[in-house]
Amino acid sequence: MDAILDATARVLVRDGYAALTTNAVAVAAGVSIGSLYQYFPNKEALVLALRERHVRHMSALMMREAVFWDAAEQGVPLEALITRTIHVAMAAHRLEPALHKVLALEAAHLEARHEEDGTEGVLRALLERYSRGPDAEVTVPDLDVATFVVGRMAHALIHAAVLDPPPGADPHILERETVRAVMAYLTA
Amino acid sequence: MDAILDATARVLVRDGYAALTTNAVAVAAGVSIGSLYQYFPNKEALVLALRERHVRHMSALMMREAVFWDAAEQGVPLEALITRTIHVAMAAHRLEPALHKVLALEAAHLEARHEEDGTEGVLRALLERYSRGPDAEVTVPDLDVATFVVGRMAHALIHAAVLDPPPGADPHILERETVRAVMAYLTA
DNA sequence: CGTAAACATGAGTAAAAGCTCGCATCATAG
DNA sequence: CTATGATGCGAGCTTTTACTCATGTTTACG
Repeated sequence: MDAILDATARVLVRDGYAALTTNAVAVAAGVSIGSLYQYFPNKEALVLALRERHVRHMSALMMREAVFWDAAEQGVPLEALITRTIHVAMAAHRLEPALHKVLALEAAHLEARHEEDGTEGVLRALLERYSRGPDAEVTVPDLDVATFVVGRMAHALIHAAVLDPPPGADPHILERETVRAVMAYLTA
Repeated sequence: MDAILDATARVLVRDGYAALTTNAVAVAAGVSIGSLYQYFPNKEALVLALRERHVRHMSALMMREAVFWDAAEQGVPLEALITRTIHVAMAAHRLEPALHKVLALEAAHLEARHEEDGTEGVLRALLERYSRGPDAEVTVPDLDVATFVVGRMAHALIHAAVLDPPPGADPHILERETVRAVMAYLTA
């Protein structure tokens, strides 16, 4: 069950989505195709289950490291929060980078978008918090638009910085510049 | 030949990449499969040719509208140039939005990245130009990193604003905010 | 016209891959 | 030990689909 998903991930990373056959997965998992089909009704369900598990793993890691989001209620400066959030998000992307890349690149068309579901809600709430009061740090006019812009921008940069960085670039610098980009937009 | 590529695009948009069969393309084009294989050695070459043509179309539109890039040599302010560039890029994405989306989403794995090839070079040169002199507008430290960041950020926002905007959002506002994001980062 | 080269045709082939199903094996209970 | 249900097995069926090729048709040209 979990072993089958592990095997799916291995084959996916090794051979790509085009070469992912149910038989290959069964062999890689050390079980028969018959057993595979006892747990997953078809190939699509298999890949979907793998993706969901992967998203769960990433979310779990982020949530564990990100209790500090409650700190928004206290007087944590925006920059500290953004810095920490982006750091954690990049760490999550580094969990299984190769798998994440393949899923994003070759399995993106399988059903609904997984990303900005819970994410957008949290982001929106944070922006709201930091744009209120006399000493508001977020100066952007439309919060819905800002949520959209920051969400897309941050995700693209995190994804690219971890999975597709320019050759010879320092990861720390990419991380710092990602933070700079988000901060610059929010406080322009 | 061109009719076959048109048919490929139509089938791709209508049915998605998974349902793209050479026979379906031949039928949609009103030719026989035999004829199709006289012009394209195999299915992959067919899709690749379509993608290249699509990229050429977009590039052509951008280049036609973007002679003003030479204006960087004169005293055009950075913001005007960025505004115009992003406007043109969005227009290019609106040429065949559905096709662009399918190609980006379901045919991304077919061979090399197409985007930031010529683009990154041009972008890098522009940043260099605007970061020199006493009245430099670009204040970013590392130009290589900045090229990377701006390239990814702008592309993600342009792509999202045109092909995947939040429901009920004003395109003009999304465009303006994209410009704001890029400008804020470059002149922070 | 005649010839030949280029182009078009579509039934058929062959290989791949998703999935089934009858049988074997094992675990648990009585 | 036997019965019963759950789980595992994998040869092979079936469908799908990329691609071929022998034949027909059009075009170019002297």
